Amino acid sequence: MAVVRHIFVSASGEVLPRWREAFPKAVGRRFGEAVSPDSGFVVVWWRLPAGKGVESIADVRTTLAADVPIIVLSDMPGDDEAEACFAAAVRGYGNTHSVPALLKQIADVVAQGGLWIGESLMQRLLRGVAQIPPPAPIAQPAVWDELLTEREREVAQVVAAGASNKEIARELGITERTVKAHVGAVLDKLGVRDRLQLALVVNGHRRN
Amino acid sequence: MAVVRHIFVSASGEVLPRWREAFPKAVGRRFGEAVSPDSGFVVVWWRLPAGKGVESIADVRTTLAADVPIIVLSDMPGDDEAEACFAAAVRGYGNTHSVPALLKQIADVVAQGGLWIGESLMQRLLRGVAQIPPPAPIAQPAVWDELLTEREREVAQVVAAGASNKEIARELGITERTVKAHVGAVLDKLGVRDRLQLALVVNGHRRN
DNA sequence: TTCCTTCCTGTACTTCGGTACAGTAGCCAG
DNA sequence: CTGGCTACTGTACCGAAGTACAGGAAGGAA
Repeated sequence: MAVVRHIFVSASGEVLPRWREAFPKAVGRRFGEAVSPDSGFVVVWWRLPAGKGVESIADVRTTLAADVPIIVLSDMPGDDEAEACFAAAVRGYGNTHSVPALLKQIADVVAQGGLWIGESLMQRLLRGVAQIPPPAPIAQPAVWDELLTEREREVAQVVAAGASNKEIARELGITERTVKAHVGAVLDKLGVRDRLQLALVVNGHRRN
Repeated sequence: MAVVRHIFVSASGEVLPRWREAFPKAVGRRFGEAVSPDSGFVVVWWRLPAGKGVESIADVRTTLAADVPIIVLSDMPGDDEAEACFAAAVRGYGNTHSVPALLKQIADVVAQGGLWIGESLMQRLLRGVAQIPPPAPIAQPAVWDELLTEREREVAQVVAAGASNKEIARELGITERTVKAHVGAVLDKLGVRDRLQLALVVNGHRRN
């Protein structure tokens, strides 16, 4: 696999800590700044603020060589927006605050010619109508499991089985406060917003 | 990256030389033979003869764990067929006689959660040209939906996919208040206490 | 016509979940 | 020894979820 260079384009031009963690040599650019890579295989990451349209992505698409993939990181992911991004020849669409391991995964998939697209959007495209809500983030077992500490994993699994914080506390012999701390850490690490989506991630990849 | 096991399913059960070259330890299976993997992360490759439908893929999909991706290799690739495959939750679609390097690439992308989908099909989907019927049901027939009205069923499914009340309201074009009403009715009828447990029931992780 | 079911909606309230501020303590690597 | 990580915990707050009171409208069966 050739070395891949990562360019993060955003309003501020900064490289968020998570992005930097995933790609230590990532470069930041502001909207409007030249993004043309001078050499090597490049992946352009486009940060999309909430509520912003995707017209600018289509614009920058025309300024880049066809072999430079664009991955959009959205502050507020949604299927409508994702669909518009893919229509603008984007190769991947994710959450601005995704964990570094997931960012790397997305980059790897896209660098190899694959698409990173939420299941719900795929279903929606196949049906031609919007029937399914915003996607639960896709995380493979090898990822979500490995991202967590033993305790966090334990809590995640009990959550995914349907337990409330109070029930988890009782079951694990800790306070509800600690449960919340672990749940919060798990949500953060996996880049999901609430326990329901956490359960989707955990249960989607477990044998029964 | 964890070790990935490759199972090639075809009429003859053989592993073609190119497949063997890409994945030396690949295993062959005949259609109808048990494909259930006993351990490890598995990718199922399904050889699709020319002219054959994809019904069998949807069938085998229901027998496999959700985390076992299916990649279809077609003797005569085409967008119509590809689309039907993706509607059956296939993760990758390629040519039976692809070169080993490409096979490895596809496997890598899919194993990491990406999609391997042709550019022309993607564009076609985005243009809404698709004419095929809704995807084959993946979830097994459930008891829960028989207890609900059509609208309640719809809301339940959207909840089970991870949506918040606000998102559901937007999606279905009703108020959040109405969403709550339906969710409440669904919880009552199914005898579950909250949306998380509802999701477990709807998604098949718990009987009801 | 009446009754029932379904869908839609408002007001009001409580509880739970999630987040942000903070802390202690133990363990381990540098 | 220091710093980082993990597990545990408190206080405080806000928003989402869930529940209970209520209502109206439409459609269909008796």
